[in-house]
Amino acid sequence: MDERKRKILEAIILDYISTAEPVGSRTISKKYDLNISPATIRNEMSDLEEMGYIEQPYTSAGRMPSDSGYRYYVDYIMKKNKLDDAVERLVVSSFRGKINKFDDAIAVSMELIARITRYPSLVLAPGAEKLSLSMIRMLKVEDTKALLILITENRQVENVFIDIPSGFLESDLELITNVINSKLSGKKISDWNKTLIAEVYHELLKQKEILTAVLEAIEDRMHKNKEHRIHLTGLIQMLNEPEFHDVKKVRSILAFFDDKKILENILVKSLQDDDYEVYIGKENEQDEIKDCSIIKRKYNFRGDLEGILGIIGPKRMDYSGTISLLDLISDMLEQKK
Amino acid sequence: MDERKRKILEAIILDYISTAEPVGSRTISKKYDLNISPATIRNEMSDLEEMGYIEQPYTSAGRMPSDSGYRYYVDYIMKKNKLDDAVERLVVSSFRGKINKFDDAIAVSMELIARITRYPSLVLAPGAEKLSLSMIRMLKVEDTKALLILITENRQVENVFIDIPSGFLESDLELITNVINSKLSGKKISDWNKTLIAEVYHELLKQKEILTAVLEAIEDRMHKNKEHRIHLTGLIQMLNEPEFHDVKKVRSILAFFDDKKILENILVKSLQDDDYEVYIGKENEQDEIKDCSIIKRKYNFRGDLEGILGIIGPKRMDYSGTISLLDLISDMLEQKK
DNA sequence: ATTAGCACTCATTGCTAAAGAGTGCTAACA
DNA sequence: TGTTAGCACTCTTTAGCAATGAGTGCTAAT
Repeated sequence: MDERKRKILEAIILDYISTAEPVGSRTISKKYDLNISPATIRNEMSDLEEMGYIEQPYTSAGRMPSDSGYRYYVDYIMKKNKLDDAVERLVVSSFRGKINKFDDAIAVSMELIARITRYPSLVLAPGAEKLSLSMIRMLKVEDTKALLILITENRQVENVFIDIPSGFLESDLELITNVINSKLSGKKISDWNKTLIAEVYHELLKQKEILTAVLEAIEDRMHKNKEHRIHLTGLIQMLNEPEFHDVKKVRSILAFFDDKKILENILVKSLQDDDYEVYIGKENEQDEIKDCSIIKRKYNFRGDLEGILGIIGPKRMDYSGTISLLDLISDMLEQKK
Repeated sequence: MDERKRKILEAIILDYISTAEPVGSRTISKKYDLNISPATIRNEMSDLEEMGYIEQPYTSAGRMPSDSGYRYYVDYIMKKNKLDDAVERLVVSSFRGKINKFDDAIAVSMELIARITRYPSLVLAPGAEKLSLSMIRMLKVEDTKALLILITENRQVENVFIDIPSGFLESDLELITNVINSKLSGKKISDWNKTLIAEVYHELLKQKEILTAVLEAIEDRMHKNKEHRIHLTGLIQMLNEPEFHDVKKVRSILAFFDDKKILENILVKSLQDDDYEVYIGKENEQDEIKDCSIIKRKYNFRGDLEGILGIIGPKRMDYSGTISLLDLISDMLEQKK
């Protein structure tokens, strides 16, 4: 694989990315000034095809990149080029001042990714079991109803109504919350153990029933949260891509996106050492997206909460630009601000 | 319009609903035993066409119902037939025991409608502006952050973080909430007026800034709530219908469904006297759904909160069955339980 | 090693003919 | 007078076929 072959492969990929049409030797010779004739390019292409990096839909059509062609491109040819200034400014300004809590950050990120890349964007938020409970409070709302308020470390808030005995006082509630706050807050829910729980019960012998209800509500909420960790937008714009001009494909892909569980599994298989990972075509496990590519990018919200950004698009996607964008957004999320 | 014409129109509509193909005279004569020959049916069809109830896509094709054909069918021919027993049991059992709060009811209804009709289902929950604020509370979370908790009449809870000056005490917060609770709670947000607000400000001269923040947050949340009143599921299964075998249409309809504002407007135009309303094809205002039909059905959750169920499907939909289903679900929602 | 030239391949486009579904009209019938 | 059989006519759909054109692969010349 010499330099010229690399250049030609790059040209084929770039052209195919922008046109979605098989690329011919003449096109490359004219559009990309490599100063070689179509005939020479044809010879090189023949080699590239033998190596498995490009393929023809049928004899005597142009060439298009194969999965391994894209893979080679991503691994060895593509360089991370700087993001367009306008895009960078848009991203930076979108984050400025608008981020009060984690959910805001997620919302802004998703919106940006979907708008700029025009591909569906996924965001995996850190699971609740990794979150600590920051504090709880309880408010008496009616005679037999109290509102339990959970605030997590990353300032997510959850509300649950709890039944309380008639005549229960606001001060009784306070007693309960005080104990729970002192014993359990600041700890990850996965670290709660029997001893800890027993201590809480011990201190609140009289309120056993309501305490059980409260603890159950907390666990329930924290786990429910776990299920809702995946966010998704930008599905429709994907339909503009020529690869989705067939309704069958559209249906299959939309059905695929409807299954949040699968999406979560895809993202959750977490990155090892690298910041990002690219899965091209058949490298994906799921049949429905065997001709899509996925880019995953780690982020650490304010240096603390770890999650994953993801994009699913056609194989023919702008890998370099997309990765740069994810890098930038990941940076923005990291900033302590 | 004599009885026979009615029968023929009905046959045409039923056949077209199930096949999506223009219906010929021979088909009707054979499949529906009206005991008349194709030739006679042709004569009648000719009349029906003149009256505007059916139309031909081109000369010498079969007939298909026109919008006014469907309209005539819905108004004068169709009878509400009893729901399939299995369906009825499914609905009733789906509601049993699972409904703790309004949101549960909505979720179950949507899921049922989408699953049974296979059309996209919409639910409009009662709007916040019709809701009264039941109470607010504020909790100090950090030195400069407080959590504002809004509880509405129907026990929806909203949380907003508010910036507070450093050193602000829990008791200061209490003062504010007390005033707001006494002046504003129990009133619909649409009834807030200048005098009322002025009174609140008067009592809390010293806390002007934070009060403004709190009031703004309340209004913002109540209005945001208004925007989120619409629920939607079952989009994908719609793609199975032959009328959506064209990607352009799919895109336009999906984009349409993405705009919750428009959907809300459609549903919010509320029903006058009747329990339900049917909009057929061009009767809809929005171009994108000029060849869809909408069925809207009023409901009163536990006799109290009024909202609307809606279904959007192809004009070629099972009007009678769908209406029966919506009736049943509306009944289930109404039950005090 | 590169390139010009040329025959060859195969999808796409346009055209025409045949098939088929269904109508509308006319004339016969009860 | 209403109903029906028969038949010509219309218009879409389908298949087949030739022309077009983009692009290749090979060969021979540079």
